[in-house]
Amino acid sequence: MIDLRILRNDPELVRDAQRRRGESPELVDEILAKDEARRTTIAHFEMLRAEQKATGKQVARAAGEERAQLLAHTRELSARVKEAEAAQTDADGAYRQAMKRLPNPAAPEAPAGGEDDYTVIEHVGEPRDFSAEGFEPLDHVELGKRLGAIDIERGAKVAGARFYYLTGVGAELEFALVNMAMDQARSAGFTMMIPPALVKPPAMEGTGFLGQAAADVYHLPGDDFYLVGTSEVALAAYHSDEVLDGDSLPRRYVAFSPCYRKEAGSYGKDTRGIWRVHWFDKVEMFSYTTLEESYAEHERMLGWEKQWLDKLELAYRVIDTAAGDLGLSAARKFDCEAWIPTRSGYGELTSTSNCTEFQARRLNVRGRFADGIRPLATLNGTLVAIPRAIVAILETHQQADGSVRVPVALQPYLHGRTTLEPVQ
RNA sequence: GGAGGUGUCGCAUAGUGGCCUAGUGCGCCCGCCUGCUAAGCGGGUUGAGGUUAAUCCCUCUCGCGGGUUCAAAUCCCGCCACCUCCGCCA
Repeated sequence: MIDLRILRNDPELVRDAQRRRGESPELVDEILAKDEARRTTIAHFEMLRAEQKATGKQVARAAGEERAQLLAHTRELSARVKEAEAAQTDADGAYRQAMKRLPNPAAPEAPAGGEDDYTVIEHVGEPRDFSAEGFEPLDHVELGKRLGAIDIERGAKVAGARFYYLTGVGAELEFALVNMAMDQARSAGFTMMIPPALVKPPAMEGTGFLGQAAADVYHLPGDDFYLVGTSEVALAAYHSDEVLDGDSLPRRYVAFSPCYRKEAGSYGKDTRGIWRVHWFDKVEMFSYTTLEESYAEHERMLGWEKQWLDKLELAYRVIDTAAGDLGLSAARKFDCEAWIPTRSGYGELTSTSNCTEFQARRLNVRGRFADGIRPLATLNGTLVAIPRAIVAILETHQQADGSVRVPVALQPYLHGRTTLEPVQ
């Protein structure tokens, strides 16, 4: 949700923002009309209600004939107040519903256009040249099988397509990566969290996942719970309906949680292996700060993600996501894409979004400052999404004999192991 | 899952249909007084919205949502959270 005043004062700015996302500018005018209608009904209700209250006080003091007359009047007023209140509730609901559909305007720096209109900000590291080394790289499915790390067949048997087991050294890798990520975040000042992965509708709605993204979300209709697609949901809702002391900002949390995604509309895409799956575990960073500080915080988030990828000794590039690919909540998003040898291309490993005040307004997260109370800004960033990290590590650091070299920084988390060896 | 209890301003509490424009104490903020501090004295102190150039003013807000009534913190119904106990369970 954006600031209504921006819409009222400069609607063309928001219409233009819609165009840059490739979305309809007409929504802006729909919202303005509904806001106008809403305010009219409010004024009408409040006028009647004030009269009702004033008359009620006279009733209490009056007696006899005067009292009877007042009662007759106020009885009739009472019905009109009820009507006016219902009209106000309806108009307000209609306005809110329209407002909820409006995405966060993209930052001016974000490139206009859709998924393919990103700009590349930088490249870090050189993709490994396997032909120069004289061998054909295996993909993570084959490597995972040989190492006894990934069992996709049994994942499909038990849970269906896009499920897997991490076994043996694969499971060890997950714990190693999680611990290493947590250590990094904690030393950067983040508070560790284990949040719920099942949330009620307002948390999902507030983070912006019930709009177009709803098709990608698992819902438990019996209890009206949602399975989170990212711990961002539980972390953003953590301070909902709260007023935080401005001096306590930024508040930085790092969470470990499972993530569930239906991956609707991705049939036939990335079907092999564990690159795109219905469930995975993730370590996610989250910050609450001020709007003014959010831009610098976004850069810091990106910095921590790059630091992480550097420690995994991966080659990657950073892209500035185009407006149309931002999702409802983000004003700007940077993705870090690692080179994946058997994809012969870059694939998204981490992603960081600045949601400015958008989520905070929906979830009612505010800060108290010297000059008053204002909505905060929220930011999120991946540290490690386990399956994709495993894919990148196995494929990038594989050796001709089918073993995998362990990046130096990760070795202490794997009991000093320098390589992962095939099981047979 | 079952039974009972509780839910009022930052905290603690008062408030059993109109006197509530929600009182009082503590805390906090501003001022006075004062060698300093404390005490004392005076004032202020929920949030959201409408209106406005801004103030004034008005409406909503006593866990949430309905209802009864001319009128609800107060009466009725439903829900939620917490506490106690029983059952079940990792």
